[in-house]
Amino acid sequence: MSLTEARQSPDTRERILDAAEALFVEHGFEATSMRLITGRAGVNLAAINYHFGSKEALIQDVFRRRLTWLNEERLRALEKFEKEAKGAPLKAHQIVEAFFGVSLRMAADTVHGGHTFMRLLGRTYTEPSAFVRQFLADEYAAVVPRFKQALFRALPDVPPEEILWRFHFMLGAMSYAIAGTDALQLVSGCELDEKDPGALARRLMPFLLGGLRAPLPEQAAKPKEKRPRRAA
Amino acid sequence: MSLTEARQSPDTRERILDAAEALFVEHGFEATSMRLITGRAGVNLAAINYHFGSKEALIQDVFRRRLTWLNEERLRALEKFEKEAKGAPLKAHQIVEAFFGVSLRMAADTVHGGHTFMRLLGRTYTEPSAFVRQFLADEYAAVVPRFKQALFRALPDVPPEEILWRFHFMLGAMSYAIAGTDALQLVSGCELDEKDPGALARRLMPFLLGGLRAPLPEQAAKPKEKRPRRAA
DNA sequence: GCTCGTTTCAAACGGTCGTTTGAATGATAC
DNA sequence: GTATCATTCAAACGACCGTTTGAAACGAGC
Repeated sequence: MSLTEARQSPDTRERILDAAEALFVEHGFEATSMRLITGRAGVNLAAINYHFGSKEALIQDVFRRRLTWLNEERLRALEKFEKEAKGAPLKAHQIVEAFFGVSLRMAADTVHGGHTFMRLLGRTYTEPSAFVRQFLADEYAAVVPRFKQALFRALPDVPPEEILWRFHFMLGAMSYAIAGTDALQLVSGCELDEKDPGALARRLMPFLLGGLRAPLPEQAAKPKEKRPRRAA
Repeated sequence: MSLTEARQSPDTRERILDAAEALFVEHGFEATSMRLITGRAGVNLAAINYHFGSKEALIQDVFRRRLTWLNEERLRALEKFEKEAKGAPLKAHQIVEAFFGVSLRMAADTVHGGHTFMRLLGRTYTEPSAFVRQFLADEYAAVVPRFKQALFRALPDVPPEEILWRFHFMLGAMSYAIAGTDALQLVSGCELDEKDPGALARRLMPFLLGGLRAPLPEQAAKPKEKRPRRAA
């Protein structure tokens, strides 16, 4: 244990993380008790406090395990496009692809837990708990400014404030599409096609780009412009 | 009390509903204890069980108080357009206006609690709790099919399945824009302009319509069509 | 005055929560 | 073998949960 780098208790930690991730999606943070988690994971109740320290720390580790990689992947995708562009502004669809495409690909992974995690993540954007919000803000601190700046360059005619709003709208559309998959299907009255997870990306990306490039609102932006125009 | 139709205990019920509504937005359902609610409302702990029966029933009444009216208002707006159209299909922007415009107007009301409620509602779409989901499904049962059918008629060239997805995306974009107002602004790094609640509607409506009318995804729909086309 | 139904109140109920404890267990090094 | 360390375990801790209770307070009708 001291000499080898391999984790001791090879399963326990991961089993707890897997069980917690799934249960958080099913019931939310508050309604998921540690006894429920350890019960599903098949480990002792005290194992959570032993391996993670507290329930809050467990929640953060559930996110960290996948979110760090996700955000790195988003940056890698963005930088690949930037390298290809050789200093020229990116296309809007490339930026959207780098941010949301990576997310949607993770959400399409139903075998390694990516789908479960993305549902949890989408739900957590509206999570009221203060420490979760702070944690998410820290995790996104490195990636959001990069994408903001890329969008500002890609859409020089659109007021930056408007771009931020639309980025916000896009995030909401995607999060709901992933997280609310069973909540709103009750409203829609059918299951749509959940079998093919890749279908979501094919359907969502055009919607996002259509919204991002929609005509500007009339009263917003500089008043010198009278008629709405295409944003990009 | 038995003769007059006026409610007894004129404040207590409403004070509890107001306090609960605000606290549910701040902390979520599970994390909001009845002692917290009654404490803020300035009433006795037992008042909730006396007036509502249980915490679950209180949650439902918090929604019913405003949601019933909201959905009726949505239907009224839709029927007004339908009357004007005299049997012709509505325009997509009218349907979007009837559904989302009414919601956004309620969300712009910061003095009578409409804003608070819409934040709560948006958050609750992703609420995992089973009874809340069932309750929402019941409340929306009368209104969703009407809007679905109106959209199908308005966009005859778009596959119905695609319309449902985009309706779902629009709902997500709006809910996040309202509910996540402080959650994601931390990510965005600024407060945007929260002073003017009407600004949200002016910014969101073009985005929604842009998404709804975006070109269709390539592989979706009937395969006889090769190139993507405008949806409306 | 008294009565009766509604509403409020302080106190307690059993249960579950997250966390801690101290002893058992297991594997490695000597 | 013994010593040492990380890990697991059953049991308990105090705190808080939603709910119930029975008495007190209130107000309208007579």
